[in-house]
Amino acid sequence: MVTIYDVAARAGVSTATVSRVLNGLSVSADRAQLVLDAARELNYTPNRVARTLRRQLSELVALVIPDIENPFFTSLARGVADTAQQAGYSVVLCNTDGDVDKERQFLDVALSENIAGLVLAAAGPRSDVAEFRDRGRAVVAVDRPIPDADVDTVLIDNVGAGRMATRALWDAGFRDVACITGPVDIVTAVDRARGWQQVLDEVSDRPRVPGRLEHADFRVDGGRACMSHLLGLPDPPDAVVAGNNLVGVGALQVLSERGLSPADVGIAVIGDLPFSALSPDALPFVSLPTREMGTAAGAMLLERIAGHAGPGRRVVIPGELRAGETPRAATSA
Amino acid sequence: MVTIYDVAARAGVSTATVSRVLNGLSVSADRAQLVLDAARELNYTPNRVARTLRRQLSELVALVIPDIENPFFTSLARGVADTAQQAGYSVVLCNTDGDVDKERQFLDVALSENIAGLVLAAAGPRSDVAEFRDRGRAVVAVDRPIPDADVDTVLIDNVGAGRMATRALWDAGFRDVACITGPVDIVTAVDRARGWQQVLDEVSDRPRVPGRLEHADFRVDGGRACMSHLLGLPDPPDAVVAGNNLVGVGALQVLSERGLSPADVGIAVIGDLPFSALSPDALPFVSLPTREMGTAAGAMLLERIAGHAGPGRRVVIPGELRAGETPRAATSA
DNA sequence: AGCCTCGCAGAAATCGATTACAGGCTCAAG
DNA sequence: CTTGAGCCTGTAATCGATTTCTGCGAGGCT
Repeated sequence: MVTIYDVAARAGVSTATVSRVLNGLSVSADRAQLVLDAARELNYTPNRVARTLRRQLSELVALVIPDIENPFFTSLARGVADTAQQAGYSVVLCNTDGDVDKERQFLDVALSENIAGLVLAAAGPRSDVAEFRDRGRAVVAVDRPIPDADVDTVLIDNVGAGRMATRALWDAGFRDVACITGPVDIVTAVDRARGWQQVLDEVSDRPRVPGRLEHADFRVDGGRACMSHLLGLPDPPDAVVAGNNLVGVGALQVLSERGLSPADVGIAVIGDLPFSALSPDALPFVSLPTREMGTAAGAMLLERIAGHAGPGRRVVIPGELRAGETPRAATSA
Repeated sequence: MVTIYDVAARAGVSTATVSRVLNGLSVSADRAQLVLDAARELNYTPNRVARTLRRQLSELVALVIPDIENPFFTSLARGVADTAQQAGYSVVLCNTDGDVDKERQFLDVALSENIAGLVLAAAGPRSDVAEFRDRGRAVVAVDRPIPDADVDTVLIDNVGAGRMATRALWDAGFRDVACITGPVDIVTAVDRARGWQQVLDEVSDRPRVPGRLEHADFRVDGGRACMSHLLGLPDPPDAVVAGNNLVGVGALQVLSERGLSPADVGIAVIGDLPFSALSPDALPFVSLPTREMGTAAGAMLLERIAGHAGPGRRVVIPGELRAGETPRAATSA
């Protein structure tokens, strides 16, 4: 392990001078050259642990997400990494698996590692980031707000996304549109369902069929279970809004297994299906700009690390409807 | 920030005693209790940076992968995290995006952060982990071997997987089976193509059609491009082996867009399609035990961290063929 | 009684960087 | 010629833990 002492000895200067050269503080040109030569010859790399201990701030940024196997969050991760790495920070990703205890652990570790910043997609409604703020650490909430924490927040317009998906199905002629959304304690799930409900309240002149709102977990199996249940009803709906990408996959799988297509039972998905094996215009979906959400969160985090004060800001990014030409006929070719 | 000095002061003992209590070294019962009480009252958490600096070893394990958006690698990550977290290590994930320079950066950071161990799915054939070994850091290669490095390695039986996929198509009656695999500098891609070639060499009594092997990148767009090219040929193949999951998705998308199904052009995929929106037996695929690969790698890493010496071990895990009842008829219902 | 061993606890060194402080030098102004 | 300002530079403190070393006191053995 080559340390700053080795470099100092080789260059014939003090460690203070070496440190100053490497950090761009004023040092006479001749000595600076000696130090740079010595550092290169010894292949010196500063020890980040020592630097972090002294500076009380590391060059790491943590991104904590609830489901690493969901393309929604990995795309988000790409966005955060894009901005943070450009600024010289290394992004480390932590997967909580939706478990608030695991999340608590990761947050403790991040705090104790003196990380420069935290981007958090909270596992539940009770995440506590007060200690980060107390110690002046930058925090940005992404996808899911953190209650009672005055932090920068980047969100999807989930109500709007729910509205778009529902509207697309209604406009395509479906009249009994169900909704499979996520757990009741996840705000995004509730908001998307609210958008669905709003549209139905607006367009429908007759009383709606009860029991059309299902809460799955936000995974493929959850979508499968609820879709099977809906299709097994004596009076099944003629269309379904899938509350997220994975629920959509589950719903489509059930459809496919029963030999049905999105022309028979309408499906609109809130979220993208990058690995669906379907042509992109096989069904309507609301594309969510996850990567942009990540870059926005990363940019705000960098501003905070750079010292931006002031109250928490809030950015809401709209989804975008992408629909096949004629959903009903999309797969009939 | 509450430090060990605060705890020591409150308990009326020295910092050495606090440290010993918290690390389970022998301390008299009465003092131990004083320390524990003080630590609890102050809500003390040891500073990991200081600990790492002194111990020269952190409690972090790094997992470096080339594509975080590929479910293959995220599933792998789950496996590694499962084992490592049980042993008290926090896993941080680093996405190189297949870029050897980014990989180099992450490895430098990991080294400089004194991480306890590294699980590496190499971005290219020239990754250098010599420094890790020199400093006694644990390293495990996963999915892709690291040339010239004597490290533990966990691999898929890629040749075997290529064979299974090809055999499945042949057995289903396809006689002109092409192969879309990954870049020539990725060993897994070459091995899978080799398995394809082996089977064709064994079964075919007539000369094969040339130009049936395509090298895509290992992404959806790569699969799309090559599939389009193959289908556009004057004499297109009647079936295709997709070299990985994403290439398979791309190929299936092209098929779907052209109004074709896996009954028209046979497709066998090496890898799983967790988000395909197709029923699991719509087409034959070779399921790859990625999560098990991760747990195996994690277990070996922990052994090395615990001090296991000896030469690099090699574990090869076979894939498993999953085929629909009758591939040709799978989507005709 | 005297000596040795053993266990426990505190003082201080240590990990490897950054940085406050102080000393020395140069140069310009008075 | 003297004094002060300004710029480098080195010494040493510092970040917060762990761990070596040293010393103290109790207990056992001869």
